[in-house]
Amino acid sequence: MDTKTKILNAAELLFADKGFTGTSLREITSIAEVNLAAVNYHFGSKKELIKALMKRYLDELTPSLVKSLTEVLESEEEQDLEDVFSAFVEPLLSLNELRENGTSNFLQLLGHSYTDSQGFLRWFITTNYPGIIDNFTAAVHKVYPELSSEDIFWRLHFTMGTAVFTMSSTEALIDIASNDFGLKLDVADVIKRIIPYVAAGVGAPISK
Amino acid sequence: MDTKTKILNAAELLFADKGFTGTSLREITSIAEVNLAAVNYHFGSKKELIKALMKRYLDELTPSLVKSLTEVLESEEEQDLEDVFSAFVEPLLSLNELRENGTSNFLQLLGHSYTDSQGFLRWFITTNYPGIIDNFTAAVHKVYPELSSEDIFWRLHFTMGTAVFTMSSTEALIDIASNDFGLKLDVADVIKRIIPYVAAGVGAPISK
DNA sequence: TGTCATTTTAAACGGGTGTTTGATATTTGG
DNA sequence: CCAAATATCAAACACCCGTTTAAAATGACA
Repeated sequence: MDTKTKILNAAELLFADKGFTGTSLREITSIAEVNLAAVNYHFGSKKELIKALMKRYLDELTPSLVKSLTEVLESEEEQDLEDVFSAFVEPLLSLNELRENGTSNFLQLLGHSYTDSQGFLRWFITTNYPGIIDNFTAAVHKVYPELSSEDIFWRLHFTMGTAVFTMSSTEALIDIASNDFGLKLDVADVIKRIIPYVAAGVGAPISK
Repeated sequence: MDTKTKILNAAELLFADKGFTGTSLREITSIAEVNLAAVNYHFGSKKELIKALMKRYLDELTPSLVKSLTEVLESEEEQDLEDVFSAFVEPLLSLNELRENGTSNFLQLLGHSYTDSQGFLRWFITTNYPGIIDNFTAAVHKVYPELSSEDIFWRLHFTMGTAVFTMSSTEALIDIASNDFGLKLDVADVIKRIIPYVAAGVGAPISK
């Protein structure tokens, strides 16, 4: 495995777990078993490393997400909101085949992108999201025409919040679920529980 | 105003905005206009300062939240999930009377508690939440008896995720809403949009 | 095989971190 | 009013940070 990949893998593990500001390059290069200077040599800076890390997932996710949402959009069959969200779920879960814990790692990284560093979210959305947002908005509009694009915008972000936040604290939650309810859970279980929730949330009646 | 309060106020501002790891004691003491050593003198350590900051809100919020949920529980009138969540909203919004931007500051701090530092969430929940969780579970169970306490547990956390995450990125979202939709929004607006969403989410039909 | 570009390395750089110290003010209570 | 407790202060401590440097190792190719 080449140095760049070793760095990306170690960075993914640590960033997802401890956030961007909470993880040092020395921890990353130590776990990756490469020299400290390698990060700046191969990526330029810590910030660029973070972007490269997100790009590795987005290059995989964006096309399959757009494709999946387009299918919903162009389908002749009648569809509901659970279908729209299942269109999200499959591409997200397929990240697990790409890399171990791919799905939860990506969602945790996404969460840190929002909360760790100011402005990062803006860059992230404006450079990567417009296509996905438009597709999602169109898909929801198709199955729920009364909902304004403004409402859809907000409910999309509530939904992202639910997913991202839940994944960010998955470990703790699975811990608690195990202690208090004697349940053994994994990411797929959690996602299955989320879908009805967010589908109902997005499909909520419009309050005046 | 005494030194302890000056420190707490400055810390609240900075921690909410930039997270715990992203804020230094020097920034805090500089804005608070107190000596750097004052934090360790009055609080012992940075970690203890964070706990004291959360405690300042929780001591205010927990009793009024328990009271509000108990009222829902003991009410003779018929109630729905929006009533249950309104029971949350009023105590939360009343934090705005306690301190400027109290509501969003607290929710942002809560968000950082989840994502910034490992283990902090566990401490937070186990030492502060059991009463609130029990009350919420009972209140939801009252208006939606078919839902298992397991389902309620998950949907409560999805709901917290929605609220906390949304508040953590409120600035960015309000920015985007302003640019893309020409909307001027504040925290109360956002909360009003969240309620139907989470009420519908918690009230979603049970999937087998 | 020898040259040249690429990659890796150890070491240092300047600066920021939380915390501690010991001296100096300030406030409090007999 | 003065001694004792409390609070503030500048300075230093030891450590960790991201980044840069320049030399050493490795690779590709003629």
